[in-house]
Amino acid sequence: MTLPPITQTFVLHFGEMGSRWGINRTVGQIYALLFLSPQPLNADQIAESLGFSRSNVSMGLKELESWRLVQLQHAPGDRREYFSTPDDIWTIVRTLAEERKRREVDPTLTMLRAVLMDTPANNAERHAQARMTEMHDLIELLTGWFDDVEQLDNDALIQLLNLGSKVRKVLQLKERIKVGAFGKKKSKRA
Amino acid sequence: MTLPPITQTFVLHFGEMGSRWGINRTVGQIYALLFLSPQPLNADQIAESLGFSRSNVSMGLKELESWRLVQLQHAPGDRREYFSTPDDIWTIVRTLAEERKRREVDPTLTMLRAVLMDTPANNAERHAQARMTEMHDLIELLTGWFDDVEQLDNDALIQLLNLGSKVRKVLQLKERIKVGAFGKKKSKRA
DNA sequence: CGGAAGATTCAATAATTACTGAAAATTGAG
DNA sequence: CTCAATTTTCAGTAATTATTGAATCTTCCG
Repeated sequence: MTLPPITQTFVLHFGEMGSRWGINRTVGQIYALLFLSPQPLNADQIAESLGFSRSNVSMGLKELESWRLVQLQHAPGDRREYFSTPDDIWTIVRTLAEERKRREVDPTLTMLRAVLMDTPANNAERHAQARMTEMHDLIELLTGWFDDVEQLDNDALIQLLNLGSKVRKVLQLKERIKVGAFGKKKSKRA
Repeated sequence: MTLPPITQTFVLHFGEMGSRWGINRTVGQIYALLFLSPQPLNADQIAESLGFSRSNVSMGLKELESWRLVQLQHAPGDRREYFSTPDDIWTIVRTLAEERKRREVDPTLTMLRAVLMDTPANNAERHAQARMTEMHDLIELLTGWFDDVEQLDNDALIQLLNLGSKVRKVLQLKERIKVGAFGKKKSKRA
């Protein structure tokens, strides 16, 4: 593993982080390496750089493909497959969020809906269902928000995020607008 | 494990989900059980309900305490410790988000900042650092937004999330305000 | 205090997950 | 079509992580 120390630190960090998620160390390191690489890499280069077996890299790449997190390219006159990450980092974040939603949130919503169909047999079940309803509604609210925000293009999204602390003001403003009466002209930089 | 079927489905689901995160099955199941329970439970009750050993439950509860996700109570005249989850589900979500930030995001930011201090030795390192800067800035933007939104009380937060699809409109509005000139009265329900 | 109820720790082991090398499958150039 | 380059699969093994029961520690009642 003869990576520049900077790269190595980053790669090892994401290996560790990977373990904390469901994603394993190998996959984390491969993605970190691809993320930093100036050009696409083939499986042998990855195996060589990270000191993993060729087959391990193959499986890791397969996993990353199932997450839609890598792009596949071919160099002319070279049969090997070259992998890279999207240039636009926001694309990565969006894909990650979409996939996690699909894999974790959607099944949970399905389970909750199914279980909420049952008629409760006693007070304990009634309480359990009430709790699950709270969770269901919360998840729907969050994913609804996510689906909407997901539609924004990068610039609008960044603008929205930068709004941050000013959100309260905007909300108050929205209230005022709903009521249909604008306050004074003094907008205090919204 | 003689739980009502509804509860059992829910508990098993969160056991599975737990495994997909770093959190293990036991911890997921314990939390799911506590979340649904109408009253606080002690370690023996949990062990009995889920069919885990007493010591496993003890470790699971310790883990949950380290995440600040459980509340500890005592029943009068009973030396045993009783555990429950917050009544307000938003408290749970907030705590979860705070802890994940503390455990995953903050160390990543620290790593990135450290590595970005180094002077790049060549073009590959320069490129790697540029990539890391992008990541750093993105994380800062997201966590900054989070820290701000975190300040809102539940009602304001829910209001904000419900805004969802209307966010674009609010942004346009903000633009108009910044410019300092309101358009026509026609507000189209913001 | 003494001791029993309760909680925690920890070394042993069970279960799961990661990783590998060899073999098989696929691909594409000639 | 053939064959060599490349990728994938998979059964075996290594490594990690989860779980347990026994031992230890803590608490507090009498």
